Amino acid sequence: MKEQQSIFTAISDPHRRVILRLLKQGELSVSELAKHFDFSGATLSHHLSVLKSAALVRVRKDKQKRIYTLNTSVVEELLLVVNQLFK
Amino acid sequence: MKEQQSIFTAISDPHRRVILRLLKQGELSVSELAKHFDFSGATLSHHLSVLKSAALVRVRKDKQKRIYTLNTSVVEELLLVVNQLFK
DNA sequence: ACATTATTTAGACTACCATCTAATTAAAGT
DNA sequence: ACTTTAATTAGATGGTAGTCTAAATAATGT
Repeated sequence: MKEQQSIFTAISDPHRRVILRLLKQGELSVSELAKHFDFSGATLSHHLSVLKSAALVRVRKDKQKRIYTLNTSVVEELLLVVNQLFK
Repeated sequence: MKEQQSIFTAISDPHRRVILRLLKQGELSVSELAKHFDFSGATLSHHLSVLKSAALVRVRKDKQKRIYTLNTSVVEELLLVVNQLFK
């Protein structure tokens, strides 16, 4: 898997890890996610695009909103990779 | 654990992950590690200091050499944190 | 003492990253 | 049509990270 680096880059930022934890509890729109952060919507959009590039999250449209969800299969893959890093 | 960020930063670099995988197989001196990489000794020293700051590795002296080893307790901690990120 | 080997530290450079504001796209409601 | 809401994209900026060469530190051997 050649995009391994993109996953490690994605989880290296603390704000993105918070996003992942929030999505772990259920899907959220961008504006719902925004309530949890101080930075601008543009920055949030940037973080989401990094997570999307790593395929850690998926997005779908619902009217004007874009709903983000955890991509559990890639998450499982990450857990495997990290475990194999050491075990 | 307040140094969680330093651990994620440490494993975000691919060269440092190679170092960790090498040390997983047994302790190594800096010059032994150097054989596996193209970059300068100064750069290797920098990577080792990042890993050391995150407490992922430990170092001891043996004559002129410095022997690096995996710090398995912090490694276990990392595995736990990553797992809790998603599960 | 001096030279050699092993490693780190200092300082510089480039590239990338997180962030911002402003502009843009897109869908919905009036 | 126009306005509002939702989100992304463009472009700029400051800071940090990875890398290098050169210099410094430290231990060994001659």
